[in-house]
Order: sequence, then C-alpha cells, then structure tokens
Amino acid sequence: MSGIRLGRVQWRIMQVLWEKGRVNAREITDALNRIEPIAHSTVQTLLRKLENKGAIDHDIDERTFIFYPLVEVENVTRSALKDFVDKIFEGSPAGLVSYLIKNEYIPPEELENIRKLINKREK
Amino acid sequence: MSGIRLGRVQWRIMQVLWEKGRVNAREITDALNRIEPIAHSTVQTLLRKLENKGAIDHDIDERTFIFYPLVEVENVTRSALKDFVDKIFEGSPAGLVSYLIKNEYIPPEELENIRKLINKREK
DNA sequence: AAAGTAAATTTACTATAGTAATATAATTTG
DNA sequence: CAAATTATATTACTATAGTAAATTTACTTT
Repeated sequence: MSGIRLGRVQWRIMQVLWEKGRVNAREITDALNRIEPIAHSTVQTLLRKLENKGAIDHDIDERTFIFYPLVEVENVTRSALKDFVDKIFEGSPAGLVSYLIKNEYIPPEELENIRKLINKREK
Repeated sequence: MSGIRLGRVQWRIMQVLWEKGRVNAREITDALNRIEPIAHSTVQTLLRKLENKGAIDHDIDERTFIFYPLVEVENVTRSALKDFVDKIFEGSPAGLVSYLIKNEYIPPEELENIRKLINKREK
C-alpha cells in the first residue's frame, strides 16, 4: 500500500502532535480525554507503536519525553485517502465526491462554497 | 461505531456478492484472482468471518455453499464513510469534498459533472 | 530520610484481518 | 473400483490496534 497507516486513536494522537508540534505524553492524554476517556498507559503504548513505525520521535527534557511528528499530515492524509477511495470507490475520487453530493451529505450552505472552489479550479 | 466494518479483501469479496447476488466460493476466488492473487482457502476463511459477523449467509446446493449478502452496499458504504470522515475530516463530508477539489484530486472533465450535480441539488 | 508523585517500562490480553497449508469427505471419471 | 477432483472443515500463524494494570525509577516534598 501507500505510506503509513494509522488507526483511529493513533490518528487522534497525531492530530495533537501536528497541532502542537512538541508535547509530552501527559499533555496528549489530557487532550484526548477532553474528547473521550483513555488511560495514560494506553496513550504511551500507542506512542511507542507510532515511534516504531517511524511516525514520530522524541527528545528528552529532564526525564520526560517530548514527542514530535516525523511525518506530515498531508502525506498521511493522502495515503489514507488513497486506501479508502481504492477500497470503496474503485479508485475514483470523483466517484466519492459525486456520491457525497447525490446522497445529501453536503448541507446546502456548503454547496455554494464548493461551487466556488470548482470555479477557482476551472478558471 | 456505526455498523459493519470490512477489511480491504473482505470488501472485494462483498463487491462480488453484491454484483452477482448468489455465488459459490470458487467463483469468488476466481473473480478476485482476476485482480490479484489470493488462495482459495483464504477466501473461504474470510467468507466464514463475513458470515460470523452477519454480512452474508449461504444456502447449500448439492454439496456447495451458495453465498449471498445480508447487508446492503448502501449501509456498509455509509458506515465506512462515516468512520473515515470522522477520523480524518473531523466529521465533515464538506471538508472532504473541499479537500479533494482544492488538492486536484478531481480531473477537470469531472468538475463539470460535479457542478451539474450541485445544480440539481440546489434547484 | 520517608513518603508521595510522576515519569517510563514491562507485561499481558482481546479482537480483527489476512494468510494459507492440511485434512476430510464426497463425487466424478478413467 | 481406484484415482483424481473438488468441496468444506480444521488448524495455525503473523501483524496490527487498542486496552490497561503493574512495576520500576527518579525526583519532590514533608
């Protein structure tokens, strides 16, 4: 497959890293717990797994690990998108977009924005 | 989470079932092998797992199992889409569509079709 | 110095996806 | 009728995601 694959919770962790840049494990746990409960040791396990697969690395400040991303959100998004579109929309992003519009996933007020994006692309 | 979750290969198998309606394991293996190599016993394992999770069932004709889908492609697509959009686009399908258009995932000739779909939705 | 606190490390377990060889049973064919 | 074919069933293994308790280690505070 494409590049790095992340599970749901791993993605949440990466989002914190991408947003904040450099954080320790505790801050990540706290951030995630604002959304849904998760044990600190779980976060640490996933941080180790993320590090093993090369998605992140850490420095050491005093005795705490400061984690930071090694992969860019653009790249990981791109490969996740590719996997998804390949799996479900036969590799056609346009098929996905059509599906979303036809099946009313896009609220009317967003349709106008999307039309503008198309105009920008076409000009 | 939403409904039934399928892996990549499980999805391929379901696509065969959705397309053909009722088929035996051998036909599925043959169909998949037109795309990429897979052992027949692997297909059978996955068919059993799909049956365990309630995605398919089978009748018996002589001594061969005839498999057929129990879940509809619309439902499974919907839940896969929800998981994906929740994970990566903060639950916003419009965010996904904008991303695809901005990042040139949609070839120019498709843009016109999409514009038409928007018009249809807006009228 | 002892006790508490907070960090990383170790260990362990469940669940799912994918992989497939091997075994068994029944039918078809030479 | 023996042999080949073809079905299903059994068994087993790897990899990954997620879950988290328990342990060790080091610093802080009383």
